[in-house]
Amino acid sequence: MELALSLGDTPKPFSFLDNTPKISHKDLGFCMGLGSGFSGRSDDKKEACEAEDRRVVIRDEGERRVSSDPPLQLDLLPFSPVPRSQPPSQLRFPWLTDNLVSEPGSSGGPGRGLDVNRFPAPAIAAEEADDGASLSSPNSTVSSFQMDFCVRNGGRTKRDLEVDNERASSRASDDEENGSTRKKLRLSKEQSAFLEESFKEHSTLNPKQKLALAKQLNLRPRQVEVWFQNRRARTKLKQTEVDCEYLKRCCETLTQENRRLQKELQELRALKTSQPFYMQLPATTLTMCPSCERVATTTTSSSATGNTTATTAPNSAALPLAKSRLYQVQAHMNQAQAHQSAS
DNA sequence: CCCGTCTCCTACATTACGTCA
DNA sequence: AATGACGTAATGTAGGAGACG
Repeated sequence: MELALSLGDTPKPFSFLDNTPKISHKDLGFCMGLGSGFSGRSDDKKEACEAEDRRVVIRDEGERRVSSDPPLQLDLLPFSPVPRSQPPSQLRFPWLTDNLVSEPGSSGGPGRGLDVNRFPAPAIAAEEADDGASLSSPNSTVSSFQMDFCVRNGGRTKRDLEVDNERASSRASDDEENGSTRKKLRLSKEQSAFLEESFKEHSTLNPKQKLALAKQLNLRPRQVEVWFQNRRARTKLKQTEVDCEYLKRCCETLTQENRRLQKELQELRALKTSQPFYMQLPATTLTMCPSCERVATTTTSSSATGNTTATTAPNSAALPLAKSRLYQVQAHMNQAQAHQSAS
């Protein structure tokens, strides 16, 4: 079975331009296509529904802990467009690479060492139970997976990591002992980075993914959930700021344009008063060709020859630039009026 | 088919904690 | 060492959606 992970269009630069201000997995263009075994339900929301469905079955039937679905072996296809700072092999997502590594209790691989915020096993188990995920069977798709942080650690030494881990562990255990209601544990850089990477893949998690991430990072599923909630909120806030900035610039541009047009209008009025002959011209109707958007004048004069209608070019001798500008301005106004009446 | 209830998930607002200048 | 600002983990609440009786 293959999991096709495709990131669609990049998020719209200005979310207010469409009518979907909410940031959703759909906005981010996330879509999962399962090669076989599933039909119809293809996105992660539906996947979540399936997981939920299974949980319901488990709750209701007790003994039937293993769902009818075959064990999933999901592979991340290599065409993921998200740029990575490292090859995929270094950054594996647990729900995509099941059954590839040993259980956390076993002798860990080279990357073993992420033990931040570790909770006693019973606590984790209880947490998982609370989250309604009874997916811990050997066939579960949520088998543990250890992340390889060797590359990610950058310049930090092994000792640094150990210190981090000790600090976090002691804090966690202190909190456990104190039974304090609120415990805030700062996530390690590695944990944050990993969560960030998975957030790039999709901004929402289904229960399976949440559990896998939690296990992977030695966090409680609730913590992973909260992190994604807060991350979505931050993303939205940032987008709002960007939108706001864009609107500001639009406003400034329009204000400038308005000032410029006002100034032009003033100049034209001044010109009009200083050149009274201009007023003696026959009545002129300005029309604009809708296709080519060119302004044409229709002069109506009641001369001795009777009513004549002729399309004329601007009197270039007497009214050079000013008149043509007037046409432009008037055409603009006509256009605006037409637009206004149309809407 | 409709309705009420339950469960889960999410957005959102807020609080509280950790870090840093 | 004390303090305020800031970032963010954690909490509480309301509302929507789906399942179920």
